[in-house]
Formats: sequence, structure tokens, C-alpha cells
Amino acid sequence: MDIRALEALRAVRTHRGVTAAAAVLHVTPSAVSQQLSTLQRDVGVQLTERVGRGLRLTAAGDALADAAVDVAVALEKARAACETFLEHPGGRVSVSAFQSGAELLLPELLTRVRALGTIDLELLDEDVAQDDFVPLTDRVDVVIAHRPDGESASAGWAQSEPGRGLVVVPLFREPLDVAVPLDHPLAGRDAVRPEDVVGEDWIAVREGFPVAGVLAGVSSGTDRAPRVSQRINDFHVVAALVAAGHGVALLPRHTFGRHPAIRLLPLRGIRAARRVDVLMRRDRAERIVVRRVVDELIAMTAALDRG
Amino acid sequence: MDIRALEALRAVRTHRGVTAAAAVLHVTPSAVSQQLSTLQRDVGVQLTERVGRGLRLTAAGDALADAAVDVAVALEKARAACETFLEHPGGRVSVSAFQSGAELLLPELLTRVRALGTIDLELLDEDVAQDDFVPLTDRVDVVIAHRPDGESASAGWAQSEPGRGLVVVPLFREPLDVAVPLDHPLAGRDAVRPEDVVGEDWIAVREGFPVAGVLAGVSSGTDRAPRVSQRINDFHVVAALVAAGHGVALLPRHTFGRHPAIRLLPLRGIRAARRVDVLMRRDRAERIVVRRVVDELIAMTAALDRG
DNA sequence: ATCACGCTGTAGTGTTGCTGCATGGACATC
DNA sequence: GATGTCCATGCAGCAACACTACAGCGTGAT
Repeated sequence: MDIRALEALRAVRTHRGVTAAAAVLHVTPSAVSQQLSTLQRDVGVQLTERVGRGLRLTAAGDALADAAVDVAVALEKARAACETFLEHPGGRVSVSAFQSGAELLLPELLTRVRALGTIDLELLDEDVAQDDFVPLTDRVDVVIAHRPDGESASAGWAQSEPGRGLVVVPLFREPLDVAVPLDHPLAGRDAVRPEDVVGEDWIAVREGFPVAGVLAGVSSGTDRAPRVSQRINDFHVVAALVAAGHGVALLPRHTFGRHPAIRLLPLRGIRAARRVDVLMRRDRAERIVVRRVVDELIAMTAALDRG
Repeated sequence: MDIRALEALRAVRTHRGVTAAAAVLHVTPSAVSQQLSTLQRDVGVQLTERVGRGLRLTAAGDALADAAVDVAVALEKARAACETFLEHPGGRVSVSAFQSGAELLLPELLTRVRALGTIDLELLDEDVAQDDFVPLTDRVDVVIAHRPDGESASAGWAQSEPGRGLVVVPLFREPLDVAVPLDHPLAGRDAVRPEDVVGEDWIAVREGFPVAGVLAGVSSGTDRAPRVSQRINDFHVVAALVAAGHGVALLPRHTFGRHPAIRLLPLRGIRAARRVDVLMRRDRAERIVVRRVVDELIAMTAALDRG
């Protein structure tokens, strides 16, 4: 029973296919396919089944993939057991964050981790759809992700059920405020209610991306649906559009609270917020250096609302 | 980090040397040595150190070996997870027992396991010194071993501390009675006391073998040491010698209670007994078929004194 | 009907891990 | 103090394994 084959099985599950799995494992699909077949021959049970032109794990394959997580965790614990005898646990840790989270967190994180000494961080900004955060954990040690407030962590992140190989560490809750230009009629207000702003032209994020659904909550207290005039993912572009008077938008408070050309108005009456979490593969989370990095993130965000 | 290398590390620890480890792994010492060096290069910590002309694990190596046990257990759990989807979990299970235990248990065990169906047993009788039962678990799935009564399991079996990779399942406690020939002056008694028999000529087992120390307990209540005239390990030879009037001996009650030519006299006043345990490597114990076999052993001996 | 996509075999190749043997250090014996 | 034995380790050679490249085939989309 080969470790690499178990790894391949996990990858096929999370990425729903041999080809995608092969990509993250940096091998050809043929190699993954062969690993699966040898694994299958070894255990004597059907592990995968064709569905359409794709592939899916059987119940046995699913169980084995779950067990494979424990194997990977045990292996990483073994490595960690040795690292405790090293005076300077070094190594490379990759961290990815969605765009605005990266802006808010990564500079200070890099400063703090540099101060720790021997860990060298590899920062990435990955702007992906909501469903693609979890697969990212196969390529990146620490994934900083966000999701709409209100969902439970296990509902927000697929495969976060215990044993499924995902560790979720909540960092903070960040309110989403209504951004208006400085010369907007509401700009002088301390806060707004949904009915105050539901009639505006809205600039939203693309469908499928995190917090896209939050805007729908604005209309929940009213009888109208918000009118979305633009769909822009980059919050800085959104802010520039708002500043220029092309509409209003929901923007994260901590990242854009000090923007000079727009005004952020808290929403009263509904919970408009996103939650920022750290996602990790359970085995990666065992690495001491990874733990250190996450500890820094927790310390950095301790002052923020943990909600 | 290779599984086989971790396995090699464990073997080097239990067998105290590269050569002995290589023997149980069915490879050359050179291969084991190379596995250790690649493992060492991988983790970056010294794992072994020369001591005399031999080799010993460092603290780091010891910790890694402990962690390696968990890896092996996780791997075996993975295999077991697949086997639950198999309707007939089959496979080979090897069982070894010390000589008299084998005589008492193995015939019925074989009958019972045959009745279960697809498991094929590989029986072995291994008469080894007390310290050599634990290393046996590397070659045999289920080791039936015995030890003097009164010792705790962790004292009796090296490496049985939690995490050390050994599972101990107590089976039963078997009294050791004084065997005398039928025409012996004491043969009519229901029981004897140490002072009754301490002056006899004793036939004992060789030093270092299980229950060798129990005879010393006979003299504890008296001021004399028992006179050992012969040292014979095979209980049937011992019984024949006793029957021929060449001395008395301590023999296990359940195995020799019905011997026609000797009489077994319970010892009053001291606890003269041995304990029979099942020893397994933790990873081997995870196999479903191994569990089945052990369950049969437990059921077979349920009627005996579990002490 | 054609194309595109995805998984799976097969042949070829590069790497890996093992064996066999020689070396050097450590303990025991004479 | 010299010799022999035992044990771990390095090196060369070899065999087995795992991956890549490519072709084939089934499925779904255009």
C-alpha cells in the first residue's frame, strides 16, 4: 500500500477527477490512473467508478480516502516529532489569501514571521470562487478564505466534516458596509437600513464568489431586489467606481474603512458580514512551522471581532 | 519519508542492531543501513549512534520510531477500512505459542478458525527466552506468551508502554503445581506447602526462560533454597523424569492435570502461577482477521481463571 | 455527425532500491 | 600487543519499478 497512491486517491476525491488530481500532484493523468489501479489490486475492492466521462470514488474508496488522511497525519506527526529535536525548525510555508484579505493580513504576517527567524514564507494571492478554496489546500499550506457570515463552517467548506482532512480555524468576522461616494445624499449618516439603499445601483461581485449572496440579504427586509449594474471582483476597482459615483457597493470594513474617496455606512437590521477562516489540510497542519504561522495570524487578529 | 524506512527503524530498535533487523525484514544489512541514512537525511536529525560495534537509536530516533508505529497503525486501519467492504475477509494469520501453550490451545483454535471460513492459520511453536517474545511479534501476527504471575504486563513485556507498538491481551492465569510421582510420600495430599517440598530434588527450566523465577518463590517462606538437579525446558521431558522418580517440578495445571503417571499438588501459601497473554504489534492487531483469531482465543479461555 | 474531453492501456526510459563485496572500527582471545 | 570475529557502512552493478509519451475508446457537447 503506497503512500503516493493514497495521496492520489485523496486528490482524485477533492478535485473530482484524475486529470485535475494529476495536475496538483505534478504528474500525468496516466500515472494517477495507474496508481489507483495498483491500489485497487492491493486492497481487492473497487475504489472508483466511472460516471459519465469522469470518475468518482465508491463507498470503499471514500472510506479509504478518509483513512488515507489519518495516514498522512501520522506521517506528518512523525516528521514533527523529529523537528522538535531541531533547534531551528525551518522550512518553507506557503500562504494564500483572497485579494482583500491578503492586503489586510499578509504584510504584517510577513513582518512577524520574519522576526521568528528561520521560516520563509511563500505568499500567494488567489482569487477563487467559493467552492475552490478547499481544493487550494492541496497546493498551499495555509489558505486564508472567506465565506458569508451565518453559514456554519462545515456548511461553508465542503469536506470539513471531521476526518475529511480539512482543518478550519476561524480568524475574525468582518462587517460588510455600504460604500457610497463622499457626495452621496446618505454620506452624512452614521448608518443605513436596507430600505434606504435597496433602490441604488449596486456594484457586486461575480456569481459564485464569496459574499455574493450577502447582497441578496439587503432585499430581505424590503419588497424589492437590488439592482446590480456591474459585477466586479476587485474591491479596489469597486471602490474607484463608487468614488466616481457609478453606484454603491458592499465593502469590507477593516480593509476599506480608511479609503479617502468613499464613505462606509454600517447596515442596520441585517447581518451583513463575511467570516475569514484559515483552511488547511490536516496533515499540513501538523507541521510545526505551519502551526507557528497560523499562531501569528491568530495573534494578529485577536483584537478583531471573533464573532 | 518512506514507510519501509520507518519500518526498518522500528526493527532496528526492537532487535537492537542492523543485522538482526535486516533478518526479520528479509533484506541485507546494507539495505537497512541505506534506508536509515536516507531517512536521516530526510528529517535532518541524527537518528542512530554507534555504541561499541553495534547501533542504538538516539532520542530523536526513538521518538520517530514511536511515531512510525502510529503510521503503521494508520496504514493498517486503511486496509481494514477496505476489508469491511469485502464480504469474506480472508488472509493468512500466523500464530505462535510456547510449547505447552501450543499443546493446550492451538488444536481447538485451529478447529474454531476453520469453522469461521476463509482465514487460514499458520501455526508455529516457538520456545524462546522471556526477552525474546516481543521481538517475535515482528515475524508473527499473534504471539501467545507466558510470564510469571505477579509482574505487571508492562514490566513483563518490554516495549509494552503505550505507543511503543505492542498490544497485550491477557488470556488466563494458570497455577503451577508441584508434580510428584504417583508413589511419592506426598502423592496422597490435596495440597502442599513450600516447606513440604523445598528439600526435594527439583527439575527446573533453564535460566532466562519464563517462570524460571517462580521456583525461587518456593523458598521464600523457608530458610532454604531449592536444590535444582536438572534444567529441562520441555515439560513432557520434565513430566517423564518426575514420573520416573528423578525429582519434582513445577508444571502448569491445565496442561498436565490429566497426566496419568504424575500427580499435581497445588501449592498453598505462595502464588505460584504463570500468566498467558497474547502479544501483537499494534499495526498487526488492526487487521480484522487477526482480531477474529484473538477473539476466538479469548472465547476459548473465558472459562479459565482470568485472575 | 463531429469535436472535445477524460480516463486507461502500452511501450520506452529514467530512477530507485536492493544485493554482493570490500572496508574500517570495536570487542574478545591468545 | 597481535589476531580473529562481528557489525555497520560505503560503492558498484543490476533489476524492478514508476513515470512519461502516445494512442485508443467511451461520453457529452456543438
